[in-house]
Amino acid sequence: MKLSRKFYDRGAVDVAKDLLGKVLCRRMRKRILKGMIVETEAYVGPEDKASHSYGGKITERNRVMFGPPGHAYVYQIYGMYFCLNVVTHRSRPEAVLIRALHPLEGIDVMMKFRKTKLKNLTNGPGKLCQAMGIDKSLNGADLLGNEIWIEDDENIKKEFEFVSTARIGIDYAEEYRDIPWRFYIKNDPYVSKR
DNA sequence: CCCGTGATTATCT
DNA sequence: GATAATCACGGGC
Repeated sequence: MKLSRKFYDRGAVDVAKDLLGKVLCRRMRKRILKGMIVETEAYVGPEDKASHSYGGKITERNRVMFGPPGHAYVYQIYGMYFCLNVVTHRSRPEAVLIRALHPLEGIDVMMKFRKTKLKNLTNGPGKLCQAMGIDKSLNGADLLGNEIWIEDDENIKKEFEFVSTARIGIDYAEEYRDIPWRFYIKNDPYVSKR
């Protein structure tokens, strides 16, 4: 079942934890690509120095973060990679970065987009975007639409343990650098780092 | 496995 | 003009 608008309309930390074990889905022509979300990071409101919304200033890049919940915020980084985020909270500029997926369906298609070994297919934010054909054309896409969405799959067991750590790649964020707003499923082989 | 380094360009200052 | 929520690759262990 597709996640509701209400699911996304909460604080980013809660949404980041609850997205673990949910299934990211992407339509590619007649095929549907699916991967279980195994790693996320929360970017929390205008006060978080690691967030693109820090200071509350709207720019062309970050404006989707200031919009309604349940939409995709996709941005380009290091000149050549994309990162997928989920916009949360209706009244605050927050988002959750999807950092890793456990591939489930359409793996043959993903392997065509990313010529690499299975274990390296979706174990990083840029990698999973490449595998699922996610680029800036999906920036602002409604996650309740038919191009990209997230499901709660009843068949997936929810007994996993999760771990929280500091976020990756934000050494510049001063007092926000070490806050444990990264979450991942313990022992899943597709988590980007241990 | 764990480093260190270079790639490459939109965005922000 | 500098930076960046990253990755691939090469060398050493």
